[in-house]
Amino acid sequence: MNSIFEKIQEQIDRVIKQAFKVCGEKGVLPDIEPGEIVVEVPKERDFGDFSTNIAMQVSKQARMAPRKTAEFLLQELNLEGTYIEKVDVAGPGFINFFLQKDWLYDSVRLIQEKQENYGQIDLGKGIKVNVEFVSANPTGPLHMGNARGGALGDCLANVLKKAGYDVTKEFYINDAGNQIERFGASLEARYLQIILGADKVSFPEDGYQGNDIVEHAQNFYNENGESLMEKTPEERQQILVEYALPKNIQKIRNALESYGIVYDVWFSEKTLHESGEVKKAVDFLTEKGFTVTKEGAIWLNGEKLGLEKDEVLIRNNGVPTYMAADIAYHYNKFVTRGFDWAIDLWGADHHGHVARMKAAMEPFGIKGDNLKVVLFQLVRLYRNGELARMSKRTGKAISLEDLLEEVGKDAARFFFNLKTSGSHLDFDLDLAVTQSNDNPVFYVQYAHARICSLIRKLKEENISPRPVNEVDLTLLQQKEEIELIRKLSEYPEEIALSAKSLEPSRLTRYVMEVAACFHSFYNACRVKGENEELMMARVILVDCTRIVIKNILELISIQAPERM
RNA sequence: GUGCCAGUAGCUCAGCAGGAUAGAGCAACGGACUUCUAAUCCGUAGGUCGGGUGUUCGAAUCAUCUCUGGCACGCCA
Repeated sequence: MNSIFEKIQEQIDRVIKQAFKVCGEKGVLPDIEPGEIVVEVPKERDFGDFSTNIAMQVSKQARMAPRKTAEFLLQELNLEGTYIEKVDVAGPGFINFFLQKDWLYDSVRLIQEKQENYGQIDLGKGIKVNVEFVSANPTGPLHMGNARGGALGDCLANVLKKAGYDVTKEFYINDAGNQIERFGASLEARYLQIILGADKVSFPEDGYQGNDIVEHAQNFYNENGESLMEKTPEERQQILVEYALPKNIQKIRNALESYGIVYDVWFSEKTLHESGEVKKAVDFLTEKGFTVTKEGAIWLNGEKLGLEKDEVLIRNNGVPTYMAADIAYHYNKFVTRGFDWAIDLWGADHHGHVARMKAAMEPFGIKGDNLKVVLFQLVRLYRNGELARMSKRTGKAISLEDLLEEVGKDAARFFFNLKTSGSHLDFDLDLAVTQSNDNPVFYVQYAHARICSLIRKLKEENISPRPVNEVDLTLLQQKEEIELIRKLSEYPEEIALSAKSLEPSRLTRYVMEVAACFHSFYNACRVKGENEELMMARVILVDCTRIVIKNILELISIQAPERM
């Protein structure tokens, strides 16, 4: 058993369905197949611990007012073997359940029993999931979009693992195609400029302007001199790319590592071309009649796949497009490597690509829905209340490394995981470094540090926690204690909801609520100095809070400090 | 022009498989440190859920129209 909440859901489900059956047999209600009984936590405490709207849901089938249906059900509820103490009908027909407090104390016991595995659930049932995120062009440094995608993707992958999915974190290296050509041409131009003079060599119009290109060329020149002058332009570019690209990839890898992201797989696009997988994928589509040839190019047949327009797969110069490679890549994920789901995190500017890719999977017998795309909106940085476009240090666009230097990993990851992916994100650089109550990162970390400090203090006085089964948890009766336990008991459900919606940000908000409940408790209830029985019960509760907060901070991949 | 995303308190945002009196943080105002960390807590105030129409027992949530902002519509990725 992983969750008391789940257990209660099952109890309510069973009891209600049984009541429907009995009512049907007695003829007071028509025979009704109620389907899933949705159990929720009412906003108002007066409405009980849990409630269901099932009487309203079946009002059509029942052919009577929801309140009346609910009344009939109530008469036939068999509450034996459940936590349920009292039930009543309220409002338009809600059935409200009031539980014995045991369920809360059982939650505490469950947390103590599971320790750091509390919150681990089996929603995913081992489904194989590939989560691909960042996948930045290796032609330059990581930008704010990559930073947001990185925080979201990494946290989502962690949450899915916690929810029982078999997760692989993957980075797709775009080391082939057009942008690599441009990368090579840019490097070559910079290299030639060093030797022949900047005014003698024109820089490609669509080249990469960044200073990093100049640095690569300079470094290569320092190490190898003018050796490339005798080569053809193609050879020069190839050698320069082979020189600079691994360095860039390594830099990306390092930046992401200092951002707390470690991938299971770094997948090279180039290998798809070299192994012939791209060609094979396009040929397959052609055989099945999903392509058309026109103007010397091979196009994906949009009409046949229900798309707005055709998309080029093979250019008239014979070079495959990014789309073709992406199809082969996802075929590789689903078929070659056997993932059940592929989850891609893309910047919202790629939204046009979503329908195309999903549709392009179908001819391969892959359900488009198994490709799940999480789009995230762009990031705006603010400093001194104004839009900050440039790094203070470099004067260039702010890179992930600049951000980490300015606000640190913890603040960056926390803030990027605070808002739902679909909403625009305004990142307040000043707030992220404020060491005050304005800063939610510190708010949560402070709760953890307070707990650790408290436990440490007790230890100094040779007071150590007792095993939970030697503690009288029923002494926990005060409002703040109950609210805290209630909040902690929701954790497994929060994991489930985050995983289902592919929206890890709700966990960040949840951990803030946990911290808030703890701070309220801390101000209302003393631990040290209370009579021993009560103290021991509260120590257990405090320790449960520590477990949950630490657990979530690990999912977001930020520190849980023991002192601040 | 077409499509996608967003519009909720002064600000930043939750809520959106329709449900009970629309929430939180910040900012504002008033309180709480001889006691386990005041980086905290308690309280007050703050709203035509962008606007209109529709669907129904019931709409911030669904449909439709409209306004505003962002983005995408390339033999770029």
